[in-house]
Amino acid sequence: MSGYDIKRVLKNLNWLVGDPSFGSLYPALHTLLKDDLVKLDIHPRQDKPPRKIYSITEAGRQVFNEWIDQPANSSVPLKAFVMRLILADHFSPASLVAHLQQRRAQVAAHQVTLEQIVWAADEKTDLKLRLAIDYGLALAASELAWLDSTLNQKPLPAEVIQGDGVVPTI
Amino acid sequence: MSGYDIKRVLKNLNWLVGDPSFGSLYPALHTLLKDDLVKLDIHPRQDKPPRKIYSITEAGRQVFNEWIDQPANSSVPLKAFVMRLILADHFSPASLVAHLQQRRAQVAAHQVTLEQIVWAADEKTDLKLRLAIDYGLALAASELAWLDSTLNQKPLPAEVIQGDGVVPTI
DNA sequence: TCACTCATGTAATTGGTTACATGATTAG
DNA sequence: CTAATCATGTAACCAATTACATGAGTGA
Repeated sequence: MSGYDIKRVLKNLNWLVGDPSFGSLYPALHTLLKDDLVKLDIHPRQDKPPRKIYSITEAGRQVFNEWIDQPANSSVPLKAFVMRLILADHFSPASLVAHLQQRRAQVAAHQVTLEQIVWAADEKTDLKLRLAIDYGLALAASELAWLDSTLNQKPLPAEVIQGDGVVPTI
Repeated sequence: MSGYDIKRVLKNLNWLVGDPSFGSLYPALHTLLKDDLVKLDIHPRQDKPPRKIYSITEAGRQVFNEWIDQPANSSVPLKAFVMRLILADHFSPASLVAHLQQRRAQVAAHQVTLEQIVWAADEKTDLKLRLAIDYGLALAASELAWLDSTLNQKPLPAEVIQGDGVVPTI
């Protein structure tokens, strides 16, 4: 894709993974290019200015796979999980299920932490804080439910694997 | 509280609102002090170094109230909502319910957006993306459920208002 | 006494946004 | 023809982290 394309896709995914500015996107592409993690092809078009299409190189694919396989530690925010979720099988198909299971373990651990806080809380504990913890527990529970139902959709991995890798503009 | 105390509290609230570094926390306190939004009292202790206790000033209280009452636009991330949730009635009691209702409206709007994406999606839409949207919908639904159940706890506002403002170390 | 926590700060660096700059294409 | 979008970039600025620096108290 071109820088502009990437920006558009990310803008549409804004609610999930955020929307970087051109001021960070273009320099990032230049750095990737310098490091040979992406390559640049100029596609000329009749009556239109040429497009600069970036694509990943073998070296980039390797770095990407390392990133994907890296166990996301629990401090990694939610959006990193979603980003990986979307990209997981683009290059490394089998990792999707592993990724979901990893997330499941982390959310479950987090849930336990919150429950311990609730047990430790007494009537002197600030009520707004209890509210916040309750909120955290509600989100954790629903995320676990989603993860479980997704992981139990048996046909899912096979279907997902045949995706063509084209991220549509939603 | 002292800078160190604030850091500890925030560290414990890490899963909700993040944990700033000392390198940002101390300079921030110095700026607040310079702007007269907080004041500094040195509490000497026997056999121990004195503690630097910061507390909010009238001017700070005013700025804080303006921040709390400011309608959080939808781009404000979740953690800002939770931060406000925890602080909402420390100084401006009535704003808690309004804040929850505001959030409810935003999440509901977001849910509609996602549903429209689902309706627009066909079998050609990338399956991982559908997965991500499904995930977003699950979280939105559970957040709405939590907000509704919290808003419908009639005694809640009265109870919350009598909180003493002391945030315990959880 | 040795490591850890308490406690406060500064400096270098990083990673980002906003604003600036440019220019072609397209839809009303 | 004119405004919006396509398309790419740079420079100034800002906010944050990491690393550095210091020093006292506390528990093993």
